[in-house]
Amino acid sequence: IKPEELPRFQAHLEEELHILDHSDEAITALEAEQITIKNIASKVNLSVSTVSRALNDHPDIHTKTKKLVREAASELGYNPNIIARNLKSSRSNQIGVIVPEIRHDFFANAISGIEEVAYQNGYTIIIAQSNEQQEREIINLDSMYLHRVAGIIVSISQTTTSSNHFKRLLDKGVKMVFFDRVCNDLKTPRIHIDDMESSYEVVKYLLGKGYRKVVHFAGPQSLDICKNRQLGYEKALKDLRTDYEPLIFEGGMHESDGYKHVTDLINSGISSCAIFAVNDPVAVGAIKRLKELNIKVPDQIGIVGFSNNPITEMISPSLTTVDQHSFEMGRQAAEILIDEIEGRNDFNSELDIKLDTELIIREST
Amino acid sequence: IKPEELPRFQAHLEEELHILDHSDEAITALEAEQITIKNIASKVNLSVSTVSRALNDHPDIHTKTKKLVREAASELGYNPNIIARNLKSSRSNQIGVIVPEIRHDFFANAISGIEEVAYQNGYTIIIAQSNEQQEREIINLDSMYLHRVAGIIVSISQTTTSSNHFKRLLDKGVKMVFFDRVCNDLKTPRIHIDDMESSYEVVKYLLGKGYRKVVHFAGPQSLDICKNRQLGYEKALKDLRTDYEPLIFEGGMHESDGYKHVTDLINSGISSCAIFAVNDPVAVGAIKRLKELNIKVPDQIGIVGFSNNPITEMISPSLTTVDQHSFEMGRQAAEILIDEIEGRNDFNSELDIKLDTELIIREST
DNA sequence: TTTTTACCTGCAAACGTTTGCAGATTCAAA
DNA sequence: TTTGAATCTGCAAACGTTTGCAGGTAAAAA
Repeated sequence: IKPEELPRFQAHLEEELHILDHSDEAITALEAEQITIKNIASKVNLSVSTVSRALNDHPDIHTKTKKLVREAASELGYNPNIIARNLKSSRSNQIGVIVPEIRHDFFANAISGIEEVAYQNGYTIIIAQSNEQQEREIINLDSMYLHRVAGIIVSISQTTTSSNHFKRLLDKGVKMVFFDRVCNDLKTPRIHIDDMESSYEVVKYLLGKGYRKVVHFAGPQSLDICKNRQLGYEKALKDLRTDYEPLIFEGGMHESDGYKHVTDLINSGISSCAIFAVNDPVAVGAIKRLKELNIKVPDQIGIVGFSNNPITEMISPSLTTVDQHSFEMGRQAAEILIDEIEGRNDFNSELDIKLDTELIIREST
Repeated sequence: IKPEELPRFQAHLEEELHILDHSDEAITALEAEQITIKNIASKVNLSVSTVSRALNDHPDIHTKTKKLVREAASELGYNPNIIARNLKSSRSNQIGVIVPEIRHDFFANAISGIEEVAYQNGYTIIIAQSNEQQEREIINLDSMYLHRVAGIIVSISQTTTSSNHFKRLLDKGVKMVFFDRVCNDLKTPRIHIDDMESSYEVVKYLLGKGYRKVVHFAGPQSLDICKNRQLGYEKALKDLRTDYEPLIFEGGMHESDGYKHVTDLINSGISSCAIFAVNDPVAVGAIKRLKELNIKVPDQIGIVGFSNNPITEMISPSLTTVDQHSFEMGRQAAEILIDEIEGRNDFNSELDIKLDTELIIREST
């Protein structure tokens, strides 16, 4: 049905539903009570076990029998009780996902990728957010364990200082994969970008572009990704430009931080340089302040962000940034986990995938 | 967390998490094999049922016995098998959420709100996206039904033309709440904004601001929200400005649509007006094109978006838009559903909540 | 003819809980 | 002493599946 046909369709919808109402009536009564394999068995005069095997396509069952059973099942409107099945097989087809905040564009995209792969493989995802708090991360983690998820994909919170809660579950045999914000002291597969390498490239690009001074707006050093971005920045400067000391403004990861850093930067007397911000919001905040101060971007001061948020190509000037392939990262994390769950091929818990990043050059440099 | 506010299940969870907390290493070896209530029973020389009741705080059990059992449980590192519990009680504590796309800022925020409330009430959310396809929506819906979720929160896809799949589950007694993109022909609680009223206000504001002509960049009419925004636009013009015919450009909901519409608009000879776009991306696309054409915003042409995406306050000129309180909408949807699930107070399936919107005035008008 | 093979089916025991029912104990009141 | 209530505990049956085992048939091989 095409969208333009919709109004007509909706006009008659009520009628249709009424008709359906009637035809459903007989079944509805039955379906109020859960239809089980037992009902099918008695309907076709077979034992429960035969019906179960027929439905599960067991080789021992005659094709004709299978067909008979399946027809009866669909006639009765049978739905297998997944909970019962899971209880019996003591495993579920749910994958737990724990992220700091769903609403971050990066995580929303990663989740999207995870869901995609999970869906294709017959898994369902259950999601929780830590809101950047270790305590909540622990509770979510344990709750997922209690729900007997098949595996867990996690990106750790900013305030997480210990890995005991992960270790505890790993010891119990829970499959786990980390992405983006990984946990280094655990033997478990991880997928992330090479932050150091990426920011090295950024600085290299900026120097190549002709900026003589490059300053860094860093994030909280408690986060590995921030620390590594800073290290990459420092290494690049050391390698490529020995005559300049690194200049670092450390702060949070929000717009307001970038805004504030620019004020400090200008007050310190620097009026021409390139800024490498730890992430996009910080860069956007910086641009805002630069505009207010009537400083020309990219001529006077160039700026680079990190993450390739949708904002970056919509602001003016559009922002040079680093794409992290968030969707793809989610996809691969899910694939790795599912491989692990299903004990597939050459799975290896030491797996440490570094996804390539992509420098996206726009107007701000 | 205040355990006393939580339903019974959550209370269990807390307890068991506590157990998890202080009992790791000694138990690890044992826990490779699942520890059951049976193990506890034999350890303390009580029957399985007594142990179960003790753990569930049944009034028939002596306080001393309870204490004994709990200590044994924690010593053994017992975790209740939620799957078994769910099978027995034939209900789960999972809430299903189906949205068109997780990565849309609006949905990501709404999900965040849902998760918040779910978490506080001891529920877990499981998420699926329809990718705007009815077929996938149906599959997800059925899958959630099979997983025996306690209830489902859904925002329907753009291509959904029938409501049979929802009706089918409702008839089976599945609790359901719609948000934002609701389904009108079903008797089920819904929460959304009053699109008509909101766009009426937008147009009224634009006329009051002095714009003599207001054009509308409309979305696909198959979506109620788009249709209603258009209706509000038309009604406002009719009520407030009889001398002008409405001028509508119909298209999709992406940046490219706004971009294209502006080209058409200018080609049609109009050089001064206000644009009311069906959503923010369309408005952003429009601004982009207007900038290219060197048309001054807001002096020559004013523009208003819809949704208050984060982009809107970061672009330049920042965009006047309508905030939909997405997080709050998610919160309330979850609250309604949980009320329904737990058969609380004055729940009413005819519930139709219209959340207030907020016109956020920025530089573009 | 007997044996082997392939194919087909059912019984009943799990999986880890919860819970109705009944039996047992204690203590106070009659 | 008996009665009744209050308190405590266990048996066993669910919940809806899956699956090892044993037993059955028919056709093919010996």
